[in-house]
Amino acid sequence: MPLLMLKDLPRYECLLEAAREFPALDPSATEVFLHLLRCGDEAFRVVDSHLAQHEITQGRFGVLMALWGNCQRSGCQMPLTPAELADRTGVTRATITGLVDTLERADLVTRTPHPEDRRMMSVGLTKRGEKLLARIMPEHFRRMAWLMAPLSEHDRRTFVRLLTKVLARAAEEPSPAESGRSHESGSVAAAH
Amino acid sequence: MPLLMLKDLPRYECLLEAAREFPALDPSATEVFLHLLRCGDEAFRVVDSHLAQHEITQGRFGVLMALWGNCQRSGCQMPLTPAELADRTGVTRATITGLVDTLERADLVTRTPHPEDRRMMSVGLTKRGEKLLARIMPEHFRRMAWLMAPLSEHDRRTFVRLLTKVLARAAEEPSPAESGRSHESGSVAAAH
DNA sequence: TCTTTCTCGTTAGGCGGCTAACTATCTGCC
DNA sequence: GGCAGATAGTTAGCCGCCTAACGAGAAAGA
Repeated sequence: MPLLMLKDLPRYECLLEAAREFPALDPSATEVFLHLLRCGDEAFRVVDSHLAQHEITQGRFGVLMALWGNCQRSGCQMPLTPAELADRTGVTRATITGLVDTLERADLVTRTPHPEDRRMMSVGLTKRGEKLLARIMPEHFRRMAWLMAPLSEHDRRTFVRLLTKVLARAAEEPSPAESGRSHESGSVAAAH
Repeated sequence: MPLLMLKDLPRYECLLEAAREFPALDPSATEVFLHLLRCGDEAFRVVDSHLAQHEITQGRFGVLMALWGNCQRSGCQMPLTPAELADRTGVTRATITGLVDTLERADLVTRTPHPEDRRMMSVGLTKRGEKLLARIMPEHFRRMAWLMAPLSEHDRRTFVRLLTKVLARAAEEPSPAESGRSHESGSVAAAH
């Protein structure tokens, strides 16, 4: 999931210099932003490289985890519909169709018609899917723990607090900073 | 760039409970990890939704920024080769080919043969590309500043320090936690 | 009852990332 | 000089994600 953000994070002096040209540039905010995106990307890579060893992508893993999490809660196998999976994993229903196709082909999930509503399908973990998850998860968690090992418990609480602040801000407005927007147009498409 | 990480971050009690079943699960580490990925994703979305208004993707923006950054430093138009662009933006050369194709079609960059080495190409910003960047960047920076506004300067320094710690850890090993890995196999492909 | 409207899952098509393989060119060694 | 190997950019093909549109089925209002 390469982000294509500037690979080498710019030094703070460069930001200060650029801020002279662009008054809108807040150096410390930009610095946090770039570090955040880059760090998220690296963290992703750490677990994704492991999942890839099992030929599992992030999308497939999300579906398996959603089914497993659901199974755990209710204590028994409780299948989900594709729409529920889409809701829990945060991708579109169209994407779920593709993911479930792949997982079904690999015999990790089953797709059966829903007994009550003939529009719906019912997606459930197979034994094979459960066993794969059980094999993946210990190392999966181990990698998260390994990555965060340099942080003390106090660091972690602070970190979560800061991340939560930013998350709340991001959720604050559907599209932030409508304020002062006066220039649209000028797009790729505009160059006939 | 939806990550397909569990959309609703699990509550801490759930992590504690899951930790009983999986000894490898470090609750506070997992909590930080999930918040980090989710927050990076949201931050990405905040700026990406703006770039999309100009029909610019993250990939295209990275290429434009790399060319602009290079131009700024040397004070004049200094084109780059696709390989240099790939290096600076962190995607493969193959991807650069596609991105430059699109940008060239939109008259935002030019692609000319390199004068010295006939294997190489020379990619430079057009006037139109420069103008588009000049139009995008103020709002781009404004969004970063807006997102980070809830954080004090002290918060920001702490935030960058924590992110840097994790970044350093991620860079520490090409593939972390080789320790205790004994189970490969068991993959999608294995289910013929 | 029957029509409208909504929801479900799927399909089609696009895009941007990847790897692997290819052609063209340059470089270094005999 | 001439050939082996490295390097540059492109191509082909895969995959996961998206949006838009569709047909089947359910739900609600006349």
